[in-house]
Amino acid sequence: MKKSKRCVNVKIPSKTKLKKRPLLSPVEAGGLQAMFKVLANDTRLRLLHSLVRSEELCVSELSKTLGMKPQAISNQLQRLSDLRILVARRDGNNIYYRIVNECIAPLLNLALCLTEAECRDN
Amino acid sequence: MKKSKRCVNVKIPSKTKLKKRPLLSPVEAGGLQAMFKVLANDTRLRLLHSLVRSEELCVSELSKTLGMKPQAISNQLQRLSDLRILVARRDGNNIYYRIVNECIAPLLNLALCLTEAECRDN
DNA sequence: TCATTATTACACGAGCTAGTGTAATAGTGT
DNA sequence: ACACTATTACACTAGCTCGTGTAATAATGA
Repeated sequence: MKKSKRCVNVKIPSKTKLKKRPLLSPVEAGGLQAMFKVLANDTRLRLLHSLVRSEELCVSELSKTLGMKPQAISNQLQRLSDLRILVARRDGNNIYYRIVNECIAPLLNLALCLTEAECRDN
Repeated sequence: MKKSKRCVNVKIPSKTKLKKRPLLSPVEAGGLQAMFKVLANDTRLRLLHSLVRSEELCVSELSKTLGMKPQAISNQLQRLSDLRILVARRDGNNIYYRIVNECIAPLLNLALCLTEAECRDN
């Protein structure tokens, strides 16, 4: 049993809680869905990770970092702002974004651990 | 600070790890994206939760439980099987599905904790 | 005011998603 | 073989997503 090597301290009594819990209502499922939808995109994942690493970055910085057009970056940043994941702050010409939603980092981290632990092969 | 009330034992040193980690490559991000896409859907979330609770269920049972047509359920179950999230087993007329991917339950559980802890309002 | 930079607004379009309806397949019991 | 049930295959479609290109907005400096 060589599982969770680099990802040990994830101490979630996962199945226990989920098992006892009554079936997700469509509404509850909808809430979860919204959360996962945010993370279900290549570009947004990289944006969010950049922001976890650097706390605060502006559109052009992110645009260079990801190698994508500013419009595309702005699109996603705004979507994330609409969902209260990010907040924006203007400083001169630049608009800086940072993460305010505390769900993002833990979920990102856990998912990364799990996928790296060869989630699918064993 | 009344946060993580019912979800205490989630001991992920989230930001620490993500912060040190080099920026996600498009490929890495793609892997994560695939994982989150699975969970980014109302119906699939309820299916998966049903299966976490009951270990093994057939199409018609799930169809009744979710109040959806068998075709719709079968569609999703098959997608989940293609992705190696579920496996199927035939018993007479019925085909029973169960979860084999170990990432699902922890992610579902963490997300549920986080969203219930009023992720967005605090 | 004017030129320049940074960001956003908006319309557009290719591509994917998820359910529907119909038809086919597979197993069961007579 | 036949009727019946459970599930899947397939084609179709409404709706959403995400990047693109063009144009507008906002701040800066001369």
